[in-house]
Amino acid sequence: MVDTPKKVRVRFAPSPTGDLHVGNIRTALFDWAYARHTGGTFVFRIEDTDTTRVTDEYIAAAIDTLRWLGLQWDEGPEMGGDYGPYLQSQRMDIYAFWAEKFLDQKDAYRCYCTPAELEARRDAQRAANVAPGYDGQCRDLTSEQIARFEAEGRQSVIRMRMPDGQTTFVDQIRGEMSFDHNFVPDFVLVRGDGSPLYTLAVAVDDILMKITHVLRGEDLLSSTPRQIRVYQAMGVPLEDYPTFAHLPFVMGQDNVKLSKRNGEVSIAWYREQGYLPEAICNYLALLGWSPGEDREDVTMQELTELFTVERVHSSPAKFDMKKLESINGDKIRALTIDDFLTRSLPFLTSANVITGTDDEVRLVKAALPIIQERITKLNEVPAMLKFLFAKNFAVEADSVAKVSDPASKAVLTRALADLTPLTEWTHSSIEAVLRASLIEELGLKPRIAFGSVRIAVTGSTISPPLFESMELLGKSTCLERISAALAL
RNA sequence: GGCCCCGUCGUCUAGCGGCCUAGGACUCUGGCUUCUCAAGCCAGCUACGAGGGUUCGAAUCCCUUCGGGGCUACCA
Repeated sequence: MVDTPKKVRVRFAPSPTGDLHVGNIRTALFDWAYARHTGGTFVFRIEDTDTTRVTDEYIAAAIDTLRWLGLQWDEGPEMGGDYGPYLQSQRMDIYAFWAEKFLDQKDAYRCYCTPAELEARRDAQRAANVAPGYDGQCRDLTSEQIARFEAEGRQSVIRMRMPDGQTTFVDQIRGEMSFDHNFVPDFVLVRGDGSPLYTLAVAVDDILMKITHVLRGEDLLSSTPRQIRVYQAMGVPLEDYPTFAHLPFVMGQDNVKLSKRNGEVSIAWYREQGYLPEAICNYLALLGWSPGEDREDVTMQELTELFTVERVHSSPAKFDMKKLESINGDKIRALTIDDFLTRSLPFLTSANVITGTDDEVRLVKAALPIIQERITKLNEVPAMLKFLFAKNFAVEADSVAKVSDPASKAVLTRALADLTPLTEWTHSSIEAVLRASLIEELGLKPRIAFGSVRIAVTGSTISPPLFESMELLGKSTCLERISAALAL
């Protein structure tokens, strides 16, 4: 029997309590890739039920980051869709409705225990070596008890009743999972102030938004029985439960789940450093997944073709900046010059190397080919090209001594003399002249001779290829700089 | 403490009972090339956490153990 597969609907549902970080993005990437691979729908939902921690700026940043990475969603903020709104803060009435319904059905109950009381009882449980968790005090309150609590002015939370037994489900990555309810205490759905908690909101939204697959971090694995409990209370038929797949963690250098405390985690930071979105995605795709067959280099398109949950690992991966850098370098080298130019310009202007005039842009474009294989991050472009634009050019402090010794002066004097009459100013004609005079006639080692010229012309011992650089700089500027170096 | 997840080079991984004296990539080391720096090419170092089984045969299956991590909130 062939059953018509339901159209896949995957969601990425972050709670933006800060900038989206590496771990979040890895999850988003897998969500996106899975949706694209299956021809399904990628839903983006903001979990902002904790209003004390989620801010509008973070939400805006999250949207921006996802766009920048090219993880375009089909439904979500700024996009709409048939199952909106996609901000949980705009769905409060929905959660209130279900919480009330659960109360009516006796699946949930009001709990009048204060935080302090709960805390004290949990401590006692720990001391007695009993599994800590809600002890069920308010599970079966009489109407007199309720009346008394209300009269005292106590606030109440709405707590889900966890029946005896166990919850079993199949995780696509980890296989069959089974949780005994003895270790899943009654949990809070609605706070004392009436606002819903994650546990209520995720479950309700995943069902209402017809989510078929939940790919999320492993930290949520043990909360799955609670979500399933909510599905049951909602009266959702088994076949409409989403399929779960819990992704392994991305760890920091100290082997702890990556967080702000260890290493750079904010994607915004990587963007500022000049990492390419496709490099970040390619690298992150390799954390917990691999296309197999010794393959590592994948484009976004290939990722959507190759990605399957079956190939996702169950073990955590450590984030390695070195490897990211290496991939970033590869991706930069793979850029077309026009693309490379578009992406480099913002770095050059914000570093005040250029203002953005047409002439400047033309020169940058001409120079990019000679630096493309020399950088690993876009933020290195300004330093590489600044010698072409420096209004008040000056030889770097550490290099002054090297050009001012007699041997160097001799080289520069000769170079200046032989370059001055040169009519055709190309890298090959410049090289021909300099080789003939400095290497052959003066008998100098190329690294010595060209080193002096390099410092004089580019101001540094390290630069793009010398002759190409000189061609780009232009004859008059080169001669001026050599003369100036002679005066040092 | 309890519940749960995980365990191949330093790191990411290939491997799903014989093709493995364990392959690739990053890192590191040495070399080649060379106008600097890169890039590129070549070579090298380094791993199946441990102990028991099952089997003719185990990195691959089972058990134990050790190690790492997560959860244990009116956070998500």
